Amino acid sequence: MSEKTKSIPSLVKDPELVKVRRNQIIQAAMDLFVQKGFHKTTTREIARESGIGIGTLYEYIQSKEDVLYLVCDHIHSEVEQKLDEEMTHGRTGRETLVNSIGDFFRIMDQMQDSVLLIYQEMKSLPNEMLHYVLAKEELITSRFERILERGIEDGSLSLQPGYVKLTAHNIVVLGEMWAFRRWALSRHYSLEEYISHQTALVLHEMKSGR
Amino acid sequence: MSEKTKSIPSLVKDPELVKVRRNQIIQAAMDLFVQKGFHKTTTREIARESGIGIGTLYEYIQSKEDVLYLVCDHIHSEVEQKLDEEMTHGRTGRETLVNSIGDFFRIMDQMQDSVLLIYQEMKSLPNEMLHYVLAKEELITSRFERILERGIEDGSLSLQPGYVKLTAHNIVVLGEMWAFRRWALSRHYSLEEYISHQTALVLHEMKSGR
Amino acid sequence: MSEKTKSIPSLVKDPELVKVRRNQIIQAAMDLFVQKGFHKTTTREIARESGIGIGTLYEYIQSKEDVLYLVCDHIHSEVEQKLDEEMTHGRTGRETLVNSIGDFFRIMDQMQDSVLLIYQEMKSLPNEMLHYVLAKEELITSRFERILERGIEDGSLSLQPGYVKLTAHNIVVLGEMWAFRRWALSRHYSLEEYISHQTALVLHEMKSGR
Amino acid sequence: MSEKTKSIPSLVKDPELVKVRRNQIIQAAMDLFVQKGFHKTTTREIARESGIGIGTLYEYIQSKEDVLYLVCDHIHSEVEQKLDEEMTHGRTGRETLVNSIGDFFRIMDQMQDSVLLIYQEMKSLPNEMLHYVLAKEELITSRFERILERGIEDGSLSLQPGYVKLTAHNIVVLGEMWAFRRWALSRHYSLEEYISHQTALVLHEMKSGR
DNA sequence: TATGAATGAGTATTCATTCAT
DNA sequence: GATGAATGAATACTCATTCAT
Repeated sequence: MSEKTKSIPSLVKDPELVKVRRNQIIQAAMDLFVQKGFHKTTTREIARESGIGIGTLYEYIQSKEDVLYLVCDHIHSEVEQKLDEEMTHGRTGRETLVNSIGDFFRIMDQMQDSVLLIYQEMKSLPNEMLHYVLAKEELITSRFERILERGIEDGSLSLQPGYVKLTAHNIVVLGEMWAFRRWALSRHYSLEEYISHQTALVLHEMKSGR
Repeated sequence: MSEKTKSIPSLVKDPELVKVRRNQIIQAAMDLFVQKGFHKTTTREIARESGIGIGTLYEYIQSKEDVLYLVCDHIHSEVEQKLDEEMTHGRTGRETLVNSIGDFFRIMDQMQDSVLLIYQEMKSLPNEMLHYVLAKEELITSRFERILERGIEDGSLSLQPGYVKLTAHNIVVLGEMWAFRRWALSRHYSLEEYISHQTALVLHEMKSGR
Repeated sequence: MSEKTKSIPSLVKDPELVKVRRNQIIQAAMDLFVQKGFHKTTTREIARESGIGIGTLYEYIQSKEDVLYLVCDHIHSEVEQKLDEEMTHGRTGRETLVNSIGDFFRIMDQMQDSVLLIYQEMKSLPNEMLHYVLAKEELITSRFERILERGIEDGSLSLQPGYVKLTAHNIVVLGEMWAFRRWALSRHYSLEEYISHQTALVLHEMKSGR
Repeated sequence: MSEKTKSIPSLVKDPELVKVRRNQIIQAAMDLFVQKGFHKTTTREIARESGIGIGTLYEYIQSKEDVLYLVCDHIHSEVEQKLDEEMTHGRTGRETLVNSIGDFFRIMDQMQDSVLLIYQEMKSLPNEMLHYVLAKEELITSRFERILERGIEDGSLSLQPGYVKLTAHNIVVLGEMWAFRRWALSRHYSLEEYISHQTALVLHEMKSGR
């Protein structure tokens, strides 16, 4: 499902074991990064929370930034996996879009901490890793582009082709907005209200068939 | 213009001098935070770039977080000041809204570094300071709320009162989006294209009988 | 050939295998110590370069210092072995001395890296091991003592018995000097020039037969 | 007297203070390096023994290698200073040489720990610093070159010009040999015996018509 | 006998903050 | 008010050694 992922070198050779231990590390680090942020989390804390020694931690990564990358990559994979599981197809592109927006927003609601984490800590990644993470972000946007294009093709959505990309970005950002403006929004709107209103907003400009 | 601002204690008593020195500090710190991020900037660097000694720096602040707060507060003030200067009133609420969206988005374009800075470093603020910063953020949103309300009153905008707040947040987030998704958007759209399309998006749902 | 050698305990019982594996270890470690020095070489590197696992390495030694000792001991053995092979006897003690100095200096030339290694890393040996290594160093010196004594006996060299030891040390140090002052000497003198001049120096004070 | 010295950057601006503190550091580090070697000495030990905090230490140096360089440079300066003070001129070049060899060897005797230190730890210096240290070593050798040349000029020493350099190196190495072979030599010879014998050795090959 | 995953004590270095001048 | 030398707690990362398989 994932396009390309930077592989982080490990001193340990058994790939099964690497997968297991790295999952421990990712879970521990994600919790800590959410609570205290990347810079205020120490490698020792990550090790302790992972249930391994600090030396062992460094058998599976090469630097603290590697952990951040692993976490970001995991979050994107989780988003994509959830989208794969839940993204329900409708008969028309328009129906698919409506369903997908709801699905995506609900995922953003579940994963709000992770979304915030990526927004706030991404810039701490070394340049090469940053590119991989941004590429994954764009991958998610492009899912909506494809849905929009399908709707244009089947006539259920009317949108100038030049604005497909922008509309897709709008959908993604409005979804992420629920995560990073929650402090203001959730006082006034429920998730479902939010979804239905924002869906309407997006559809308004694509009135088709009238 | 600013509602409430946490006052940061200074050992220096002369308020004029405090203002002057703190401006030096804010300019230096803003540059550095944009370049390297809050955590990777040292207080020594801030002092040097401010043209004062490290000891002197601590005559005007109490902690490194104070500097971050000062910077965030300054950014919000700058946004507000620019909005005050440029926000052009139209005859109707609708006209005012259209003008304001353009003005705001252009400000976001000029201040993209600052916008990113706030998004990425805000969480490093101590809790109390964070509240002040979020309050200022809401202050900006509420400007759009007021404009929307005026449009509803004068009949130029048709929007359910319950969705004024959400629409105002949408406007602000779509503006900020130009800053933090610039890596993807500016490859495909010019600022003015972006403004006109997003303005249309927002207006679509508020079609009034004119 | 060697007088006394500290035996390093091994968990592996088969003495043939111990000899084989330790040779692998010595060759790898010698290369690494020459390149990077004892302290900057890791046991993992030694194992990798030896073609064995890190666990296996510790079946054949007990500590990193053991490896250093093994290397130092090997170097001395190599010097002695080469001396045995090449040290050509002349008819008189004097002739033997001249031949031997040339042989020894040529060996020092071949083994300059090893000579430097011993000079620079010897002090990292635990006390007991250091004594063994110094004893081996003295063993080499004593070869020249014996030659000198033979020369005195047969009348071909005139030297006060009390200064035999000092002269032998002089010969050895002048040989080693070619290795550790090479950065300065080789710019001005060839090996053979060096040998003939230093031989002359040593012989001058032992003009015999008058 | 000293030719060129690499200047090590310091965060502290007052040059008098830098000199004072660095002397504390050099004395402490020299003791520790002699006792335990460079690699087994920690920066914290250097700080403690210098009577300053670890943070303060790093106000005066940039890395542990800087301390090693400072120490090596200090040792060479001390050698040169002592030579300046004690090197007694005779009426002829030959007399000056005899005096100088004695002076130099006595200095080597006093400074044996330092001499060993340089021989054993020099290779831990970063490349650029190593060059400076080797240049200083050569500076000492060149003192003897100059004396030898004077003796040749005034006819008190007979030596082919091409071998001046080698003879100078011989003198220096025979002096240093008293330091690094002390374990073997001092059991059999007193310092003054050593001096007079080695002086004789050197002079033998330069018998002039008187 | 061979292996390599696990370990944690140990290391150089940084940096926010203080305080005497 | 201004300065910058002094400080030490904190941190990322290393590496010799062990031990279960």
